[in-house]
Amino acid sequence: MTAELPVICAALGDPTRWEILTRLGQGPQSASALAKVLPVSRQAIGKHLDVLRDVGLIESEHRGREVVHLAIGARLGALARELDRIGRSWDTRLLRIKELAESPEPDAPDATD
Amino acid sequence: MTAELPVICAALGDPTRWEILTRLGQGPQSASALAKVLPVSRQAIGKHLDVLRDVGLIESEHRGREVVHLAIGARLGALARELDRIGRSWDTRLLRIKELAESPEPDAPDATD
DNA sequence: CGCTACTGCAACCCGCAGATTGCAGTCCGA
DNA sequence: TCGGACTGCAATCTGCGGGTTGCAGTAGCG
Repeated sequence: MTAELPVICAALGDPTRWEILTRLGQGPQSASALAKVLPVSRQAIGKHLDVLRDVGLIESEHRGREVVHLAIGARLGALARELDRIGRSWDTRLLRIKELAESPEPDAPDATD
Repeated sequence: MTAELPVICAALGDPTRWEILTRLGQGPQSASALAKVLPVSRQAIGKHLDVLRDVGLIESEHRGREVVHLAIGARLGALARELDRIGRSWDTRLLRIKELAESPEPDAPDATD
């Protein structure tokens, strides 16, 4: 599960993708509508939408003769929770290490993550 | 500030970088030490460390004759908070739109972003 | 005090991600 | 029914990110 963390982060790592997400966050739009606003072609946007959909950051539905896409805030929230958890574990680790450094007992150092 | 979101996400988007971060999360290490464990060269790790340091995910300090690097959980937490905030704003937006859709007022259909 | 190990910089290579153009299909609306 | 607009697929190009090798410097350890 945590293995897909780099994947979703990579999806968020592209400026154009962020731009698309931001727009979609303000309301559902079609690829063509986005293409009219953003400085890239419709096809490029289509690919970005594929990536975003793959990691669950957006969903798409047919509406009339076009396909509108909407941003899924919940998925971003899930990612946020995961990252926060990991960040806390790092600090905890450091605290434990400091404690160990001061304690005279050299206990099992290996912690399989 | 939010402009650097894609940057830090991109930094987290690389599997090798995650691997490095995970290791550093378990305790400070030098680039050479990491190179002995990871399947990439020391120089490659050095570049990754540069990227991670640039976005504040790690800090480096001289210790003896080597330079040890440590993961900064707080920075990851800050990112998490930011992402969570954005995610919530998306959902809020959608709720507002739904409300508008149900209101009987046929207002301007064009939503100029 | 000398050796060794760690660091930093530079040049180079390769693969892929991001973007483009072109075309064909389809379906809604007038 | 006709036309226009939106969608999806395919081929192609290019820049850059991730990786390697090599070398030189330096300073802590024994």
